[in-house]
Amino acid sequence: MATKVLPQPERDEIRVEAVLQALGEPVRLTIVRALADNPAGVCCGEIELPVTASTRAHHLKTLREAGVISTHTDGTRRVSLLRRDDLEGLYPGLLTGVLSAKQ
Amino acid sequence: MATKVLPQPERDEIRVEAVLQALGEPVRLTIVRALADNPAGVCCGEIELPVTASTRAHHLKTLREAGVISTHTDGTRRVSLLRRDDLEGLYPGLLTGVLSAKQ
DNA sequence: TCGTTAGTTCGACGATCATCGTACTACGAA
DNA sequence: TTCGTAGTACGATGATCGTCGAACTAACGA
Repeated sequence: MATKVLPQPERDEIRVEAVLQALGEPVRLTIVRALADNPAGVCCGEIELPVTASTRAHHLKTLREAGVISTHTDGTRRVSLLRRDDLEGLYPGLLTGVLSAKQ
Repeated sequence: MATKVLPQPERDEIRVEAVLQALGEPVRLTIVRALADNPAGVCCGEIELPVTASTRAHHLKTLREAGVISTHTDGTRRVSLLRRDDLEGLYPGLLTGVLSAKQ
């Protein structure tokens, strides 16, 4: 098995500007919404996005480095999770507010 | 007197991506924090910012067009207000979450 | 071992953005 | 009316960002 967690900021390293900037991009917001609907985690490739694989990888990296998502390997797949607890602990209400927006 | 409200989006025209993008910039976040501390409104020039007047005007326009703030004239001054009710109505918790971030 | 599959990394390119100085407008006071 | 003050509008410029294709890596199965 040997799943491995990709490098990500600790909770106290997360900056609100980076989080907001990460969420303020349509493709990344789509990813976050998909992750919010699947608390068990989602494999990146399963999310339907209007961009190529490399652009998708770029956005996932941006979200991970901002502290919005967490990603671990699972064979050839990479499963991503929304860091709900960390974000809710740091900015209570932010995530639910964003997700409540009717798209 | 004849105060005039500068053009801004209606509540149902506000897009969450624009709001997040507007909030995800350090100077603009400073402005929003200052407005949050002054519910009665703040004259733009009173906020201490590390940028010139023209850059300040640019950021205020961005915030206004995103629907984050409302600005009305008062003589030669322009007083800005945080659109708390609209934002709270659209994205409950978002603003409080952002403002709770220790800067 | 050899493909196949899932995903990343690396430039490159065009678009957007933050910043500035300068010129301009609007209001109030002398 | 003239002057000073508050703020905007207009380019211009350098930096950042989203996007892509191509090359690369890692894991699984035949």
